[in-house]
Amino acid sequence: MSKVQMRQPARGTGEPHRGHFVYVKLCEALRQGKFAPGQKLKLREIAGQFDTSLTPAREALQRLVAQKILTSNLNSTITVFDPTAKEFLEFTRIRIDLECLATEWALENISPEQLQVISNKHDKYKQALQRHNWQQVVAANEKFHMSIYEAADMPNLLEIIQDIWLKMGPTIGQYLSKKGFIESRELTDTHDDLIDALSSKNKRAAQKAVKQDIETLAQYIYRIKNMSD
Amino acid sequence: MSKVQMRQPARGTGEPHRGHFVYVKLCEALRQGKFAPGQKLKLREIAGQFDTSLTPAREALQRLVAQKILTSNLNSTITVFDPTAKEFLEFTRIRIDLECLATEWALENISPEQLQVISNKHDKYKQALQRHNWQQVVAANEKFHMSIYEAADMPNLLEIIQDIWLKMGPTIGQYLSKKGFIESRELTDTHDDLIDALSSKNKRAAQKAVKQDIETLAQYIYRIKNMSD
DNA sequence: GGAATATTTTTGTTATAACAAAGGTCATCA
DNA sequence: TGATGACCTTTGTTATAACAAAAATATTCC
Repeated sequence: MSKVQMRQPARGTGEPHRGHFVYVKLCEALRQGKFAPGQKLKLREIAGQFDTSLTPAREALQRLVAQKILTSNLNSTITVFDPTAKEFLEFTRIRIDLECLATEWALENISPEQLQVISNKHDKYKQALQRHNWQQVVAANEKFHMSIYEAADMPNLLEIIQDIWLKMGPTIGQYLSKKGFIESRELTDTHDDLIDALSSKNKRAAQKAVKQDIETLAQYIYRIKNMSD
Repeated sequence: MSKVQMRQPARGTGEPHRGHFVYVKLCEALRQGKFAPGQKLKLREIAGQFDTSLTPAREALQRLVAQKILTSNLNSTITVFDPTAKEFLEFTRIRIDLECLATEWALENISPEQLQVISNKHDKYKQALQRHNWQQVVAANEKFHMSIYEAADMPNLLEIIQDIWLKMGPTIGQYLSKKGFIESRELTDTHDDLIDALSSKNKRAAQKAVKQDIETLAQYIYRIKNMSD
């Protein structure tokens, strides 16, 4: 059977092209923890999965490689970024810096409506926590933090932060799925502290909460990561 | 005349593939200020310039788009990133944060040999300044700063910083080429302050110097940028 | 002459074929 | 059994053709 691929419009009006579509879908999958760190991604598999040719599939992969979300190895294989323990610490340090910066700006600009939105996100996070569904917890946690950083009104900073979250996503997801941590109440408390600090515009306290939130999770993962080495 | 392209090896042993080569060359050109902000880049032109087909040329461009060094517009044209005045300020703020972080780590780890290297880079910078060659000044300035950030031993942070430098490169180059600024002695002084602070391991002073170095240049450009709006 | 329309050219996108390197399979021989 | 080598398969890379949208140019009509 000679399966000939139906040609897609070369450039839909305004619509993103096919390579971008594959890219977005891969990002989603990455965020949902559907890929493990170090996992190999094959060109023809992805092309088949999205019913497209090699060209858009390759574009999407190369784009993720450029963002260092995927890693291009010497033998031309492409794998999901799998940071060493040292790299994990480095990104943790960078995250603290950038997310404290975003928090500082958010705190200065934030409106009561935005604060309410943030509080709602935290409620959703707590609900997911009670359901013991780590995948929902991760998603809700991301939405909570991003809603704060969005309030900073620094779109380029937001992108850099989201980039790093995507890079670390698979690693964090991998370790969070090993139950145990989500029982901890530490993160809920730091979220509460953060909301309080934002509403009282206490910059020092807000940054302290952000730092603690990042470090609590990171230290947990770093411990396991070192053990498995 | 039917010019048939000689096929390149699909995957040289260890050597980077063709798309990567084009990418590196474009980065170089970008760093050397050979592209103006907003300039349009055409696929077939680049492919011809590097004597290759559309595929590797497109890969290189998409890669730069993924890094936001180039901008993909709605009508599918690709242009050199041209930040608004507001974005320029945002990146300036991010740079201060990240480069202060790198400086902090460099200060803690730095060896006397590295300090000597940094000092040499500053000499080269001053020499270029005396020659009134802004292109050399820009290159030497970049090398000076990067030699500090390299001492931080945070390769991923270094990459993020270099990314932002590449993004701002064309804009900075554009305004620096409008003579006048390189006569200023301010930047030379902050470099001296920075070296002193590093050698005496004075963290506060080092970060102050970094901040001033970034802001001095940024405010100059921001002023002109706003004027031309 | 100038605005509206038709035609041509340019340009980005995608499917596909050909290719080279790497990896795996299986037979052969010690 | 275990290593060696020949073969086949898989996989990433690149050149190219076909195509659609956009831009540029020419043409027509008032």
